[in-house]
Amino acid sequence: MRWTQALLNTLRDAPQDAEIISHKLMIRAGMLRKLGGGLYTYMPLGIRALRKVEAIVREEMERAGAQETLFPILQPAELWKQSGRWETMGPGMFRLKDRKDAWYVLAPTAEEAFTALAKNEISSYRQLPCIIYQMQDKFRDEIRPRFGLIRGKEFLMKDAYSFDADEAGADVSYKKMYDAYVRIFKRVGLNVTPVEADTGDIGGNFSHEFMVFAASGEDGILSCDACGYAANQERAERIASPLPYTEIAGVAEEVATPDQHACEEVAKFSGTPVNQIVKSLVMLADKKPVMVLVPGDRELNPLKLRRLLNGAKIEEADEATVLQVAGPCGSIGPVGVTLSVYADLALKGVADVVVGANKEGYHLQHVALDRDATVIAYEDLVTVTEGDICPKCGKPLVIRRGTEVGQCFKLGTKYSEAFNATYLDETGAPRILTMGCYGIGVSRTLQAIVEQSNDENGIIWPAAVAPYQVALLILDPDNPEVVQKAEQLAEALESKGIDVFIDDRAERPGVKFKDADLIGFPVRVVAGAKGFAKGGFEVRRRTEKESTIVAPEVAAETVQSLLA
RNA sequence: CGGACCGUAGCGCAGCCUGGUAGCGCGUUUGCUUGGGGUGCAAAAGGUCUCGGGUUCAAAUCCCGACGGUCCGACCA
Repeated sequence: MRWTQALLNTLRDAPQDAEIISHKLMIRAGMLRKLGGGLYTYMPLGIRALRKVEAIVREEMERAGAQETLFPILQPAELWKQSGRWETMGPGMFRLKDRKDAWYVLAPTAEEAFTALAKNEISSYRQLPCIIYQMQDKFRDEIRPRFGLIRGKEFLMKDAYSFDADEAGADVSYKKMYDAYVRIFKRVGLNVTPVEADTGDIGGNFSHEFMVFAASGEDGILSCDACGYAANQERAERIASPLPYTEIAGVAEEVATPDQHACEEVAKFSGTPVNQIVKSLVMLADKKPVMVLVPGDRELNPLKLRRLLNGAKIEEADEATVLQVAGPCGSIGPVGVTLSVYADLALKGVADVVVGANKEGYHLQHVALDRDATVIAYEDLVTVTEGDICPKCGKPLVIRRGTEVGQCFKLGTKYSEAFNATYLDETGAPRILTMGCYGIGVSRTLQAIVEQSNDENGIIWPAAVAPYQVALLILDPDNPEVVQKAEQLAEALESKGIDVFIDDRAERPGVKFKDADLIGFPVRVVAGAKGFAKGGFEVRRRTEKESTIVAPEVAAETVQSLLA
């Protein structure tokens, strides 16, 4: 491709809505243009890079035995009603009506459609295991689209679904996909870390997320450098360090704490350490109020409460409910309430803590939880933060920011039961299919690569996904000899299957260098009269400072070796 | 959905407070110049100042509303 024929404009300034480096660079390098909030157009260079990522994903899916399909994006609401997600997906799902007033959704994911297909097409154990996938746009009505392709309303996702005879088979499929993911991210040049994750709304009981560490990441990941444990903050566990307040200091007594509500306020007011105050929260578990106690300096992780209460839907109680079952908000505590009370493990055995008195303006001090209240269970219930103790090896955890580029779920039979997707086993008995699902945000992966691989001059594309592998800069486009040699080299490279982008513009050299760096071609070849006077083309990797002179006869091979 | 800010040429911005001929840089076009890390000079094209209403002799500027965007928070396969 020649620049003078390409639809390619680089920008000196990034649009002001681009916040993170990868978004700025992809716009500036002319790969992406914004169509609307969370909606981006791929320019010729951008789509080439995306197609290369896609190709790698396809190859590895096929290698893992998955078969490609393609489902409609526009799906009848009935499918979603059958799984229950028409209700549970909420406003994040685009819904629309056709002219006959029938409801449709723009698929945000495709468990329903795949399961419905499996119900019809899979009828025998002989067909198992079966893994099918598609590469298709997905739609989500994001509250706040941002960061370009990282969080858009429309994005390209590879989604795969496995169907197995039983749990053991599903484990094998899960492992196959997990391994394929590791290979995919390695091949596209992305450093990812698989972390344990919560299963979220999609359901199921086991999950890994593939995270790319980045300062701009929207998720917190706790990891242990000692043993390699890594988990999403939503799910991370810890060994609770017991609090020191285990000596009985007296009977529980009221102290006046006028206008002091938040634990920090009470602590400051009374001169007590914050973690000696117990934070009491009233939550609704399937609409039924329960009380949860955590140390005053910690946050409840509702997902952990949900797990403890067998998957009950957890919501915060409104003020009126709190007043009715305990006391005025900000002054509540577990003493004397008739609610079920659950407490964080760190509170086990505490005998001298401060809790709300269920009376405006008063707290109770010297409270011994087991003496003065009834706690049903002590469990790990707080959101893990940096410095907490690794559940695997006992060393402190560190927290990093990350972006999720892929996820594997074991779904069990949630969807196959909803759709009654069964097969006949060896004995002729119908059995329910066991499922897994596996997603990769392909467009997000593309931008994550840029986020991870750039310098002050621009993008540094890994050769496997670069829109073109080689930039060939003709510095003297008016010099026929230079042009001729450059064209010969371009032909030689293309015959080796190497993509070449020729900068044949009548621009000054500096402009071409800057643009080649910005776009990030892995290898740059300069064709100019000065270079030829020194013996040939000047060749260098994007990551190198100095070029080397290479004779025209061997230039193609040298370039090829640099790309390997 | 709560709080803050913004909307002026393809991109980045000034002008608005104090109403009176719509500007600058980059990019684009033409000519000359230059020719190895975003040359220099000159000329030119390009705008319903987001939209609607109001105030006024007069609105990019003041007021009201809508829409769009950004940031913080909440939320989020």
